[in-house]
This record gives sequence, structure tokens and C-alpha cells, in this order.
Amino acid sequence: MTAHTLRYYERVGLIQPVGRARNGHRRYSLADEAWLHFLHCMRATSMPIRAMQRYAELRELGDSTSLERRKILEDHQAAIAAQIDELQKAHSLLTHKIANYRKIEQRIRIGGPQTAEPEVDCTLASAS
Amino acid sequence: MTAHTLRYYERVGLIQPVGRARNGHRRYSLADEAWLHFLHCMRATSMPIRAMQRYAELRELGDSTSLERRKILEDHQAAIAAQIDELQKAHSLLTHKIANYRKIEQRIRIGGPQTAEPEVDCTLASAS
DNA sequence: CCTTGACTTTGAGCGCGCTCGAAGATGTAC
DNA sequence: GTACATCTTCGAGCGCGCTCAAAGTCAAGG
Repeated sequence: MTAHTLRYYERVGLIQPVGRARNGHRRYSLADEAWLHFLHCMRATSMPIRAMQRYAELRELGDSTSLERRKILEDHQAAIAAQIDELQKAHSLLTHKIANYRKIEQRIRIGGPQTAEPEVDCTLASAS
Repeated sequence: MTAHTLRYYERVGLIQPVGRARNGHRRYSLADEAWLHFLHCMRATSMPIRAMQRYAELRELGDSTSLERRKILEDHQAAIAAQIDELQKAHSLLTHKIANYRKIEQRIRIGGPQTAEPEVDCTLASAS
């Protein structure tokens, strides 16, 4: 996380104006760091800035906003589950395709039949 | 995948100029569809367009490019594994936080102690 | 014939999330 | 004392991946 990014997050209200040293330089407290870590974690899993802004806003308003905040997190958790699913599918598709490339390379090395088998391999069409 | 996106992919060379009906309208073959499915799958897992362009380019050049293509796929597979990891971490963090919100809501419902316990919960700092 | 609607082309525009650059104040090291 | 780095503010710019608008062509239906 760069300094620029931190400034940006402050500008857009993801973090409250942070404490300053006597010279005006920012001093991030442990609480700030924890919050930033959380933000980082959400961003790393593609939570939109807008959602994070909403969440941050509610957080300022205290416990009475628990329900909506929980909803936001639950929605994002569902999004994460969906992402994991897609990633796993892609991962296994790639495993198949990579194996196929190894076969091709093998054929090339041993000067085997240059007409490739017409790719009947993976369940998901593998379009070279 | 919208028509706009298909045009875009054609423009940037992700798909070869596709066959046309007599009237000039595009006709996507099954091979085209398979390839598009693959592209979609890679995009859905955040492969950059640039990488896909490179891959598509090599694909046009035939089997001799197998090694580099395989490398691209292996790299992306590694990226996917890393993503899954982050997503899982975030998922479990959210499980903790959501549970915490349920507790808060419980306290509110029963009119319990309004001073929240100072959040000692998750391993990852949970910064409300 | 005329409308409607789906396609075609081209280039421009947009939303997101940073990312950077300039100009200035302050701190640390020699 | 004088470099030099490091922070500050501000607004502008950028890369990515679409997304859209405008203007034109063609095919079928009423």
C-alpha cells in the first residue's frame, strides 16, 4: 500500500483524518493499521470502493448500524465464495490444458506424428 | 458477454476475424465459441488482456509455440492459486466479523451492556 | 412501400482505482 | 550551514476493459 493510496483512501472517506505529529506528518495508530489491513483485505478480494465507503460511513455511526454492515459483509462473503468457485474451475481447466501442452511438446521432441490429435480432451472445450 | 465485448475482442486481436453470413453478419463457429469460452474463463480469473493477446498470437503460430504458451498458462494458474488463497483468508475473516455483528445485534435486542467489549476477537485485527 | 429491428463500422467516452507531479514545508546527516 | 530526503497539499492524468453513440446496410413483416 503506497503513500499515494493512503492519501487517496483518506480523501474518499475510507479512513478518517488520521492523527498528526507536531510537524503535521501523519501518524497511523494501531487502530488505523488494523482498519487499513481490513480495507486491504476487502480490496484484495475485489470489494468495490463504493461498498467500502458505505461500510466506513456506517461504522462511524456506531452499533446501531450493525445490521446493514453485516449485510454488506455477508454479500461480499457470498461474492468471495462465487469467485473461489470460478477460480477453481479455471484452475482445473488449466491443469488439463497444461498437461495437453506437455503432450504436444513430447510429440515434438520425439518427432512424432505432427498432425495433432483433434483435441478431445477436457470437459470444458479446450480450444488450444 | 455482450456484442460490444465481442467486437472489442476482435478489434484487439483476441479473436481472428470471424466468419460471416452472406449479409455480412458474423457467424460464430463452435470452435469460436470454445475459444470465447476459454477467454471468458481467463478473464473471469483476472488474466490481463495483454497476456491473452500474447497467448492468442502464439496460438496462431502453431505447435512450435507450445512452450511459451504453457508458461503463460502456468503463470496464470499460479496467480489463480494465490487469489484463491487470499479469498479464503478473507472469507474466514468475514465469518468471524459476521459472527461478531450477530453478537452485537443480540446485545442490542436484549438491551444488554451498551459498552461493547473491546473486540478481542479475531486473530486478524478486526477493526469493527 | 414503409417500418422495425438486428446487424454493420468507427471513434469517442466512461468508471474504476489508483498514480503521479509540482510546489512547498520540515526533518535528519554531514 | 547546507544538502537531501521525506513529508505536505492539490489537481490532473492514466491504464484497463469495456461501453456506447452515430450513421449506415440489409431482411422480414404488415
